[in-house]
Amino acid sequence: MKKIKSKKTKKYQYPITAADVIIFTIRENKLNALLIKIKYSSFKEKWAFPGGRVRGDETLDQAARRELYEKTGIKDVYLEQLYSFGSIKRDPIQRVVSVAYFALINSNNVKLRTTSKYSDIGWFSIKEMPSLAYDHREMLNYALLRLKYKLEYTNVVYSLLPIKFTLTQLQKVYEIVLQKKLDKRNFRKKILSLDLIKKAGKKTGEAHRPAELYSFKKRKPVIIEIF
Amino acid sequence: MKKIKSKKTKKYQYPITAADVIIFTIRENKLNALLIKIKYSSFKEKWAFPGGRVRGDETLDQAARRELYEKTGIKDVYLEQLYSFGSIKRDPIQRVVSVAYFALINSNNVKLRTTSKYSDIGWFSIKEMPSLAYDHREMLNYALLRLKYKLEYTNVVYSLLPIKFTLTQLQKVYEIVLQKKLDKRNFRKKILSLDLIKKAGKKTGEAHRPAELYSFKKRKPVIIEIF
DNA sequence: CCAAAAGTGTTGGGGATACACCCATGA
DNA sequence: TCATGGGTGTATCCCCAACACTTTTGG
Repeated sequence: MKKIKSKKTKKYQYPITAADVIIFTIRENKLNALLIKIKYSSFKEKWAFPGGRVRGDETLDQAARRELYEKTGIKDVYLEQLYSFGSIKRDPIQRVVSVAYFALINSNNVKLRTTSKYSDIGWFSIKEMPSLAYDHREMLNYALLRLKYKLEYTNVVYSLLPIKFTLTQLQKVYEIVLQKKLDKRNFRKKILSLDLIKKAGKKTGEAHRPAELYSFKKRKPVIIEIF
Repeated sequence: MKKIKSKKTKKYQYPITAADVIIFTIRENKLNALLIKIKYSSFKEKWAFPGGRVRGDETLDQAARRELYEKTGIKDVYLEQLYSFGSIKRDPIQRVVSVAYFALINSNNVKLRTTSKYSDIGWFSIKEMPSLAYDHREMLNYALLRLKYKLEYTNVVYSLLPIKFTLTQLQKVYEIVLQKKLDKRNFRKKILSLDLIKKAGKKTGEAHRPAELYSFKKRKPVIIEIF
């Protein structure tokens, strides 16, 4: 008795819609992402990006922001739709199309929250990710690529930094995300010529020359290089 | 008797998933897109991009390719996922999340087909689009932007051209999509330096010097400029 | 006065831009 | 021979890359 056409037969199940969010932040000079540990389902006890079903009364963006808020308590951050994943067996139990998002946050004052749905939650360095549930490894790779490109032609890096920061800090973030060393003088020349940041005091109290602090003129996404 | 929680109450309807495809081609030196005319639903007699519900046994890409094939008979073309649209009221009748794709085709030998679902089908210049159903105007704007960028850093333009083409033809396509004049000498230098195309004979039979024909070395997507 | 990070200037090369004339063919 | 589009070379400019030393502070 195989392949009976009933509502339970996977083959004929129309997809449901979910939203997953890859939340990036910088911690200890590394790019990190937030993972939750699944308590139920076939991926029990595996790590995954937070996500859930899109409700009838919320848009895709709202669903992603809700996930973000539930896990971090953060509301106003950079959030971008990444890609929609729709392989048939990506969830072996039911047919799920997942709209993936990524967010960039500064995690300094973030207290993580979990719900009874998950057995754990935590930050993981990109370089030391556990094996991930579903196709979340693929999502991550795609997000990392997109993030690199975005940093090259937008100002979204502001989302990863505190309001005030030094040029060295800024350069560090670029180096961490792009995964390459940058020349200090050239980096500064480039950044300052873009007219995106302004001086915001001095950082004192360290055993060396005090650094100039800067802040972004606009903390809204701006595209830098116009074609 | 308002707001009864039943399956018919829109407020509580989980989204269904659809795929829409914006099929681009060049006709008469203009960028065109394929539209179908809706026969049923609230957008009756309005033009829209072809699309439909994603079935349980197909991926998102497959759903998009199916639409493309049903309308044009074409199978192997450049197809790229654009964005997923999920406003709550984008379809006033039911909650639909639509995954938008765009395709680039050469429409020379394409015979359009329609089904009983639609009352008409046809090519429309980007500049002379009728008012579109749903949020399809927004989709189009987004696709146009993406297409411009893609042409700048990939070889996907091959999809819009016949196998053999002249450099002037190639330049025209760029000018049409980017909506700006390009310098002939600089364009040729740039293109030839990229080593993407090879000579493929001469175009004869016209009342002027015969043009060199070229063809792409690889008719597969390649990213040109590496960051 | 020393350690440690901040900050700054100059040069060379390569790619983009701007620009005008000759070439090959069919009619 | 002429009209038509095909095809090419050069000078300039600007941006990027490469590179090393001085400055300011706390300890």
